[in-house]
Amino acid sequence: LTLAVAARVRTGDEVGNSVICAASSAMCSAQRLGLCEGAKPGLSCEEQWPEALVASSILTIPARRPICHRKEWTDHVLMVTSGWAASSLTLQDGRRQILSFILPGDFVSIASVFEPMIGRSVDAITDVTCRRFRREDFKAALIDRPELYGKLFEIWADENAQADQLALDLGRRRADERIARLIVSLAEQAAKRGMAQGETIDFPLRQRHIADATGLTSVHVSKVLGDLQRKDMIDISDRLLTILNPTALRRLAGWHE
Amino acid sequence: LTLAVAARVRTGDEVGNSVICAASSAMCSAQRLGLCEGAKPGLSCEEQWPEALVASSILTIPARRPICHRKEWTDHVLMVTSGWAASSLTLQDGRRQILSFILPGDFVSIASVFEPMIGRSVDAITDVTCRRFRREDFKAALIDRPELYGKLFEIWADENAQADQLALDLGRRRADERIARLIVSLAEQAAKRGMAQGETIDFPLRQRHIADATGLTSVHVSKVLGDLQRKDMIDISDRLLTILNPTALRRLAGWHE
DNA sequence: CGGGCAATTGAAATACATCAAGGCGTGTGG
DNA sequence: CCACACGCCTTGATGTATTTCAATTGCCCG
Repeated sequence: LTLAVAARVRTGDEVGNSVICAASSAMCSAQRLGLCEGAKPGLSCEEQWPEALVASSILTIPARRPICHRKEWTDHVLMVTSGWAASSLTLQDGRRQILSFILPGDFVSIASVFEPMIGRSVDAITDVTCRRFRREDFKAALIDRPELYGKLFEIWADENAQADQLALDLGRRRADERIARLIVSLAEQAAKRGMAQGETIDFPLRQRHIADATGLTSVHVSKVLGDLQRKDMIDISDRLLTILNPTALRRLAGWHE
Repeated sequence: LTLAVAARVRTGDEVGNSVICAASSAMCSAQRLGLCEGAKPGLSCEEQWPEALVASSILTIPARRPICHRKEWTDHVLMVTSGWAASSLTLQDGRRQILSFILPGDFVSIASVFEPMIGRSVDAITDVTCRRFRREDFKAALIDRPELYGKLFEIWADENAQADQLALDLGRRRADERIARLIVSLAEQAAKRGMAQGETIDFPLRQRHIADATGLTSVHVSKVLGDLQRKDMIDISDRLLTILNPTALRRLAGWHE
């Protein structure tokens, strides 16, 4: 065991000078598992991983390319270190549902720590870089440090809770509510990773992504988004999202936190 | 360790003379974990659990009553031994989304093995009986028999796969497709538990349950169900569901298995 | 017998999809 | 550098799936 883990994953390094590994109630997976840069010893990231994981390789995927396919088997566990990706399922006729967006510090699939098949397709939205761990190394590391099982479990439980909310959204909320929720949720995720500047975040999503995530068509997304902008709740321009009226947006989203 | 585990959970005992613990590729949770009746030694149910679990208590919940609430904390793990239940989330204004139906042999929440809060509300549809294990006992049993971790994991992974499919259904399929899928899926689950008699199963769901599971209104469910019956694809009467044309129904459901 | 839940049916309203056209930015090849 | 194609966004007109509303029936249970 060494401290060579430092500089492993630098969450939010797209934005620069972000708070890394600040003690937060709900951080990204990398932070939770102590996989991120040990820039501030004494906080949650001082944990040490075995040499085997340090030796893991780096992967680069250009925008709009698949990272992995639904039925693909792999011996590796991927963690995104920069860029955005989308995890989705698709029907034969092309109808697609995005199940989650993957931001820096997230596992491409938490399930792949245990299972060789992830069951979803994952596509790069922007250019993406990943760190690739061999699953066996990862598992061995877990056996060495069983307290991490609990943390991995927490991450997974959170993902499940989000999946439940997604079903509730898709089954029972109107288009404007769904879109408001997606925006609020993405803004929060970005903020947790230090990727936010006030109420503004980098926003690489096309309206097609929003449509596929909310179960709508991109035409309808355009109309709803136009409404929200005309009501001065949000602004999207130059691939930048700003929440102008957080209170109203959260009310529409039914956000209670 | 003793064999006192026998007669613990008898899946499908509503239907009588069912195949119990037959070797099947995808069984209920009870069977997978060796928690069901050891009627056929040599098959998958000869596994033995610690005395502590045998001493677990029985719970009875009448139809239409809550089994547990979303934010409730509990020290117990529940497994349904008879009756049907529904696991759901509800908005303030009453809109409700059922996330899954729980049949005999299912855990009320697999997450409750590790976490005190399950995050969903669960309600009895029919009269329900549960076996109640203390979580600490359950965990202790897992530590004794670590191979069960893998099985528990499998069960959980299956649940996640179903959650993903639910999102795809709610976001991207039409009403008739959703309803067809629900019916096919319930019929398969019932068959796996030996609760089917040919293409007929006990079917205690009200149209309101189908509506809440598919993200529709019960009025619309009535119309679609009427169509399916007029087309001789299914028949529902006397709380009994019969699939008259499995091929057509599966085609509509986009079932590929 | 009465009351309430469940199911059915039809008419009207609405939320969202589909279709179609035009503009705007971006990369690309001549 | 320009012409051009292409993807992305917008907007309006039209179509449709699903909801809402309302009235009626049957049924179970007290």
